[in-house]
Amino acid sequence: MFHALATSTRRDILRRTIEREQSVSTLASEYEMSFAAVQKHVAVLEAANLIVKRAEGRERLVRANPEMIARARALLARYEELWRSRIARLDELLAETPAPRADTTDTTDTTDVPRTEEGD
Amino acid sequence: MFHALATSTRRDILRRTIEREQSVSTLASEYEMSFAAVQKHVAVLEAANLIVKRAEGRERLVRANPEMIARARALLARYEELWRSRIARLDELLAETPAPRADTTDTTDTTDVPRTEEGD
DNA sequence: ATAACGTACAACCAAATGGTTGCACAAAGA
DNA sequence: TCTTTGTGCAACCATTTGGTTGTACGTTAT
Repeated sequence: MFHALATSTRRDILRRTIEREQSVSTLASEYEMSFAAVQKHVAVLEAANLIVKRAEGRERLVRANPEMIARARALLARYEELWRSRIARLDELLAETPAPRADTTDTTDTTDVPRTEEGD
Repeated sequence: MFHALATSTRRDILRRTIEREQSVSTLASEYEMSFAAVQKHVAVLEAANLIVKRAEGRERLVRANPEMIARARALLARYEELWRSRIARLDELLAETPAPRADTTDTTDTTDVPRTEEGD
């Protein structure tokens, strides 16, 4: 899934199909590469469930699948959560510790922690 | 950056280095592959700024960079926001429309997407 | 001083990736 | 009917990727 998101062309296709459902050839006309190349990108996105296709006559209409985007985002949010809990653990340890010698403990990595505080 | 996240080994390295800062060889001992392979994975993550390395004697201590994880997550969140605004636009249109003929439009919600020519 | 360890990097290899062209086929239009 | 259009797929090619081994070099330990 991250693999499917790893190409700017595919992220752009995803963006366009979020904006509005459109056919494969319409998408292909937006890029320099051949139709087949775009068709393969669409296939990769489809395999990753990031888009869904719908048949309409001879056209295949493509639209983004917001569920999968949310899933990728949730996964990254979980990494952030891991980081926060690690910080919380360190904070606990520091709180429990009666600060034995404060002159040597100022080199810990908690100093440059950006404390991502963007409430979700 | 998504490319760096596209391999499970690298996501696992990221997870471990979120948990606790550790050396490259310590990381390498966790996987079946050779040290050099892990070292290259670490280099990819470093190039993507998802981790940072710190020299300590002959060791290189690796830790995750939460800023970059947050950035990836924010990018995906923005995709979701695009989707939500698209839905909001549709809702607006439907609200304005005096429901001309409800007998043919009840098939699906996204099937008859109005061609909103907007500039985002 | 010598050995062992941790790291980086180069060279190499197989497989995957991103692109191409060409072909087959169904749907729409002449 | 015959042609055009939209799509999918196969074959092919160059580059990248993920792995290997080997080598070099600084750091630690004996």
